[in-house]
Amino acid sequence: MAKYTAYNLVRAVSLLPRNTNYNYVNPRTPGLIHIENVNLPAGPIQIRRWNPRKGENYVGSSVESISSEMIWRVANAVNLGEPINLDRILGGSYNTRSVLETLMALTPEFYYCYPGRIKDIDGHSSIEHGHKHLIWLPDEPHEQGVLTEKQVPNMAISEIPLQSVTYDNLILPDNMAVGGDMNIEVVRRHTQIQIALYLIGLQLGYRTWIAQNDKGIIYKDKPLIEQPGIIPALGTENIISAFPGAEPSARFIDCIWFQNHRFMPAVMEVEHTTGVTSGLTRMKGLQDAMPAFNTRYVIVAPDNDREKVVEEANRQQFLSLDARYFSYSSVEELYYICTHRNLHGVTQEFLDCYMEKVCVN
DNA sequence: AAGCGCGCATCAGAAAAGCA
DNA sequence: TGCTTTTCTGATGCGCGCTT
Repeated sequence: MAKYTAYNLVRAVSLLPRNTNYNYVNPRTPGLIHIENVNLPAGPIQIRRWNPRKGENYVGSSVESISSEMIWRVANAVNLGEPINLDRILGGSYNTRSVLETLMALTPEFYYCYPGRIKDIDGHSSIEHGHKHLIWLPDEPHEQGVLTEKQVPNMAISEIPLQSVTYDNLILPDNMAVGGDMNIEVVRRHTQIQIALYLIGLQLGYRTWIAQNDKGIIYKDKPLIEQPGIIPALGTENIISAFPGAEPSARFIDCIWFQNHRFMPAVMEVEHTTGVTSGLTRMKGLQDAMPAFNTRYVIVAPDNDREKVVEEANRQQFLSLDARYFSYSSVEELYYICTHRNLHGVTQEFLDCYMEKVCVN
């Protein structure tokens, strides 16, 4: 399913009529909102607001901004049919959060709703009247520019997060390539995902190859190369050594899982801000060296880069890979299950649930 | 059963703090 | 220094227990 992005949100707001003063979602709020300017593709959005009850008017109001960063934070939290509460997403922050909430609710794909709130006190569970939420229902759009409530009588929100992922401390060696767009925090994120993949593999009973130049990363006070389940040298893997020319190609691939000494469940490239082409090219190099060997070629990338992955993976020269897309959120979901549920007995079909096929052939 | 009023949650927006 | 983000504040109105 396509990921909702700031681009979608800002585009939808840009289509709202500008010649109107809008009310807030909560009818008790007396203020009025006017859209001044919408910057495509991802904001910011400029608005004015004033309170007629205090004698204010359009002319006396000043232009305020809904930042692009704020829009992204909200857009990232949008999932089909799942109510979201902006105060929670934004931690009660941002002055204009109620304005953004209102603008979203005015667009045809968003409804406001009041799902029940699950209350758990000392083991006693009940459902209370809930807070205001927005719900994304793109398949049943309402009238443009009209705040519309969706009745959700059977829906209740558990306010305990379903999952949250924490990472142990990482120390990156000084010699790791840092340059261009790859600032230290970007590299750290890339490495977190790589380590999550390794730990998933460990839980599933796979041995993991980590790219040659990433072996020096310190995890839990030890370099990766010394961690259990990490393959020290590719030459000893008989799957790889059986194919002349495979080893040099495999050496710089971010992450490869090996099962027993007969299977290779996945070859994965983590693509963080760098284009996905380099990863596909590296994997293509490996495939060319061992064309008959059955495995999954997987691009691991942020949720918002899905479109880019689909586009690149479908280019003629990469079609033979039949590449999969493994989103960061899917990695973290699987990592969460692995670390909290002692997951085992995993089948190939189960892995396919997380690694989406993106090629059209 | 209806009315009253205290306490509390919610809400938008002001104020303060952070940041480049 | 000016914009963004976080924290605080005051207004509003509802829930619920108490009184009539």
